[in-house]
Parts: sequence; C-alpha cells; structure tokens
Amino acid sequence: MSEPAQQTPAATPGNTPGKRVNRREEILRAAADVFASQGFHNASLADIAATLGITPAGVLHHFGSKTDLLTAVLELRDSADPPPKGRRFLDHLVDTAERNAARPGTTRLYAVLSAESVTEGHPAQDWFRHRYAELRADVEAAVVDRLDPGAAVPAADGVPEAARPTREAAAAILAVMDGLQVQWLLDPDAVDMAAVTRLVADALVTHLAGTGDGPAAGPGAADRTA
Amino acid sequence: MSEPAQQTPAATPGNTPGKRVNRREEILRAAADVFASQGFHNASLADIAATLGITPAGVLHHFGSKTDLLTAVLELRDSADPPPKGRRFLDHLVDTAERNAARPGTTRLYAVLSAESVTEGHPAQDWFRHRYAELRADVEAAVVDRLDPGAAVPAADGVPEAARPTREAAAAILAVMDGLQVQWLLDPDAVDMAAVTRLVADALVTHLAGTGDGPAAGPGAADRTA
DNA sequence: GTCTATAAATTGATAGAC
DNA sequence: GTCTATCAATTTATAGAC
Repeated sequence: MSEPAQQTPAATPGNTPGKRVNRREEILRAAADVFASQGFHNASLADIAATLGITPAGVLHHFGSKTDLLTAVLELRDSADPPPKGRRFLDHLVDTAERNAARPGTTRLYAVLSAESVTEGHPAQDWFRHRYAELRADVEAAVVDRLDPGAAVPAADGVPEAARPTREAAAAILAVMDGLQVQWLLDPDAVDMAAVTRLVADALVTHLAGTGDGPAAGPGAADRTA
Repeated sequence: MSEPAQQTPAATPGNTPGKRVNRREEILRAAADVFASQGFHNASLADIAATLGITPAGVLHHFGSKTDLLTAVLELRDSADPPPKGRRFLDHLVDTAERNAARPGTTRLYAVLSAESVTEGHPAQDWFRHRYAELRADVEAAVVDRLDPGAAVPAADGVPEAARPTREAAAAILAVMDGLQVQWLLDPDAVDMAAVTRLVADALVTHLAGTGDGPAAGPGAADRTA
C-alpha cells in the first residue's frame, strides 16, 4: 500500500528535460481536480482530457483505464512526507485539519471518494478499507501513549479490538475529521475543523483517563497537549 | 423543508384500492435502494426501472426528471415520526446509530448522498446544507440542556456561533455519526456505531462541564445519561 | 393515468496513425 | 512515446400509444 506501483520514469529519453517534466503527472493532477469536483463515477475522461486539451483516448494511453487512473491518484498521497508516529500523531491530525481548510480541492477529493467507495463494486473500496484500518491502529497508539506515556497498545485481552475503549476513541477521532469535512465543504463558516478535532481529541483523552482505563495519567496532562 | 412538496394522491380515481396501493411509492422505494447501492450520479434510471419491470421512461412519467426523483427520495425521511427535542435528543441519536446498524441500505443511502452532495452543482446540496444547520442547532440544544437542565442556548454574545463550545460539540457529534457510517459500511466488524457515538457524547459533555462552560452541572449527572 | 418506442447526446475503451 | 479517429454501449429525456 505504500510503494508506488507504477514506475515513475525519472527522465524519459525522448523528453526534453525542463520543457515538459512529466505528462503522467500533469494528467494525474488534472484527474485529481476533476475527481474532487465531480466524484469518480460522475467524472468523465472527457472532462479530464479537456483540461489538457487532448481527447479521452489520450488520457487512456497513459493509464489503461479510468479505474487505473483513480488508483494512481489515490497513490499520490503516499508520496508525501510520512506523518509522525506515537504521541505526536494526534497533533499531526489537528494540523492536517487546519491544512485541509486551506485546500478545499484535496479535502473534497477524499471526502467524496471515501464515501463513494462504499457503493457496490467501487474500485477504491479496498484502498479505503485498508487505509482506515491502518489509521485506526495509528491513532489508537497515539491515544494510548498520551494516556500512559511510553506504553504500547495492549494485546488481545479477550474483548475484540473494536470494543477496546482506546480503539473506539481512535475510530471516533477519524470519524469526526471525516464528518466535519462534509459539513465544512457544504458551509465553510459553520464549523472550524481544526478546533473541533482538537476538542474531541482532548475530551476523549480526558474521559478515558477519568474512566480509570489508562493506568495513571492525570487529567491535566492530557488536557493541555492536543 | 418539512412539507412534502409533491402531492400524495391519497387514492387515485382509476386505482383499485388494495390491488396496487401507489405506483409512485413503489418507484420511490426502488429508487432509494438503487441510489443507496450506486450513489446518485452512477445510478441510472434503467437500474431503477428494471427493478419494477418497466422502462426508464416509465419512471420519468411519475417523476419529471432524475433530479426530481432524488428530491422525492430525500423528502421521504421527513415522513417519519418526529424525533424528541431537548435533552432526550442525544439518546435518540444513539438509538439512531443502533438502528442504522440494522439497516445498511438506508445508512448507505445517506452516507453516500451527503458526501456526494458536496460535488459541483449537486441537486441535493441545499437539502443537506439546511439539514446539517438544523441538526447542529437541535443537537446543541440537547447538549446545553444536559449541561444545565432547563437552560436554553444563549443568544449571540460576541463570538460567532461556530466558535461556541456547545455548538462545536454538536457539530462533532453529528460528524462522528457520519464518519462512523463510512468506516462501518466498509468494515462492519471494525466499529460499533452506537457505542462510539455514546462515548463521544459522554466525553464531550463531561469535558464541557469540567471546562467551566456550563454554569453548574456536576460531572456525574452528565456521565450517566447518554 | 401508465407506460413503450425512439431519439440525441455522452460514456469508456479499442485500434491504429504519427 | 503520444495521441486522434472511431466504436459500441449506455445515458436522460421527449413524443406519443394505450
């Protein structure tokens, strides 16, 4: 899921370097824009091709099918710098919410595609399923570490993962971020994505600490960090 | 937003009562199913018509256009019994999450359509924008009432609505519910929608009570109710 | 009132020119 | 390697039969 499957031709022989860097990437950017505006199903190859002044078939030369194009667009994200693991991951999420408010296009891309992916036979279904599973684990690790600095996520202790309070908190934090995006995209003045994300993270950590779940961790410590 | 715009012919003259109650409603149910499975844009009138054994044009006779059909499907929800206002509204949300887990079709319908509605020129955009605005107000009223039983939501006191902690909590609770639906639809065993919704509602109420926001309200009171 | 036949436009994708 | 001409299938919607 992390390795870019498609080879990125560092400098295609017939390409004048500096004149046109990479046609594939131009198409990728155009496709990301159009998918963000229209969703995957409603977007047409013609829309994407028109952005670049070519025909739909021109796009399909570089990517075998519309589905392949979507896959490549999603894989783009994995190119970015890796997020911090552990305690700092929660702050990173709040930062992400803040940055998302400055780039509606990218925000809409993932908001629309993630929800669209639950439709029958959607090509991005596996990608998002795995992505959420991974993120839930990462966020849980961050929550556990904040409750009890240095601790690791406890192994299976009888109850299923989904029922573990720290895992529930992780699912909740991710869910808030996603849900806020839709509300914000519909009405940017109605919600502050970063502020609400921070509020929920703080509230959950405080709550779990008070419930007697984490071994120690005073309420104050958890309160101030996110 | 509450009144059904389309007239519901109580008993069309030429209709044998009891044999076929209402062709419109049959189409509406079929459309809801297909929109839930495919989303609005990807769904075709042919898919809907096939369910009933007729042609696409047969569907368009009852509803002037595909968009009108979507509008009618969304308006269906307003027919249900009205949810409780005030304090009990939070419990109602948890109940809703639990019921949603038993009807994936309806859950998917709103999860897919709400996110799809943020795409450019989507016909359901206004509907969802208004829906969220209304829900945020209702949920905030419930949160306020739980923090300080009997109290009402304070009028504008300088800070914008979106920045008021109780309003932020309301947006958060709705966002969690929406985000959880996507995670759950992708992987039903990974999350318990009702449990996590309750967790977040409790955590937020406790947190706001502790922050010194609500006038009084002991932590214990808020803890036990949701 | 209920619906089929039909049209006009658009879709993703193949085959092949340059 | 880059892309256009072209195709077969599917789209929403109109006009009109019953």
